[in-house]
Amino acid sequence: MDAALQVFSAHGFRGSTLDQIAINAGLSKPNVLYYFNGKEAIHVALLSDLLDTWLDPLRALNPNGNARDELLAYIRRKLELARNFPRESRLFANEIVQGAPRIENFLKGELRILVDEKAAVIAEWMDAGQIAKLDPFHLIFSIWALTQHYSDFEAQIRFIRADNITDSHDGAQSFVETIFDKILAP
Amino acid sequence: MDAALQVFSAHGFRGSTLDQIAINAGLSKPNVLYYFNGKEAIHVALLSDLLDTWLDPLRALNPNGNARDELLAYIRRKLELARNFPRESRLFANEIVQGAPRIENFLKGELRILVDEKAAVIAEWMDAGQIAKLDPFHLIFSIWALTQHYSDFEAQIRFIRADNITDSHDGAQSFVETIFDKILAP
DNA sequence: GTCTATAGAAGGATAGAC
DNA sequence: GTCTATCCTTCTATAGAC
Repeated sequence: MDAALQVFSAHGFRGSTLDQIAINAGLSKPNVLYYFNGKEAIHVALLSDLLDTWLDPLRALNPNGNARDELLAYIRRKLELARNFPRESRLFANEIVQGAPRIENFLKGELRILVDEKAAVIAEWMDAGQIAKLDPFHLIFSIWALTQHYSDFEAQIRFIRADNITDSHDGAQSFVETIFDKILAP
Repeated sequence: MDAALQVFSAHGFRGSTLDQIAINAGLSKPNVLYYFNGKEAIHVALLSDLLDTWLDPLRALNPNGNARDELLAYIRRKLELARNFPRESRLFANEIVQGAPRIENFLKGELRILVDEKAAVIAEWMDAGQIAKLDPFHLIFSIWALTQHYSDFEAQIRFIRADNITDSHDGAQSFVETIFDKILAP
């Protein structure tokens, strides 16, 4: 699974080969297929394992907590997830950039329900004047965009800042928290 | 070229086939190869045509202008580019998510020089107190992340908001400008 | 310039020995 | 469980007719 994650996240589904995965896993190609019922099955297994984990940070947003604290904590959880699991983040990014053919049902189902629910919570916080009035959906999208950018587009950041940093996430947490503090201020 | 852009942006380089491109272009496969010297050459031609255009919005940032106005105008140009050329945006996104193997030299060269130059301009604006003091590199990255998100991850936005909107960019301009207005306020 | 036919390599998957 | 050998499909690219 780790070998497959490595390969799929770096080349996308169609760009990856069983050969690469097998070599990466230190196995022969038929031996990989002994454990998984084909290339697609490996990919599905990877995504399935991940989908739930990926929802956790948003799921943990507590409607009864303080709006600003809850949202900043959510942002911190997302940043940590992206930083600790950049390959998983790029596995999703590859899928979505290419039209999300294999996770369409997840996006239209579980994720959508969760986003609708949490957007309503955020809207209430805004109505109550706890945070600035903004489109709650766009606010969620902006959190995703900013937190995942450091993992998904890591190559771009690395090539641009080669001399100055070694980790694309350097300074990201402090920066992202600072700007969302400004954004959310009522 | 348009057929190739369509295919490459939707499937990535390795995920695309000459068959798809040929069918999309209404030509036979050998006829496509009569015009281009191989699959890689088509991809290179597409990227080369695009790289310059992609730098234009940042290049137009005027050091002698008003900081806030210049940055908001830059954001507006980036949003328009992403909205008008989503396939081109995804062509880049595919490349970068997969480690930017074919545009590494562009990122480390032209783009890096331009970003360094404009980051210095932004730093001066900050020192002069025209806008809030932030890391200028992270500020540029955050503009990229937020503007491109609506094109690159369009599928995700569409599946989540299926009933409510038809265009992933709906409300994006007003939202992004609003939050950068808050972010930049000194 | 455009096509059909096909070469040659690579990829997914299976058979069958151990 | 793990391998080698191999089948069959798909893919890039070329040959050569028109």
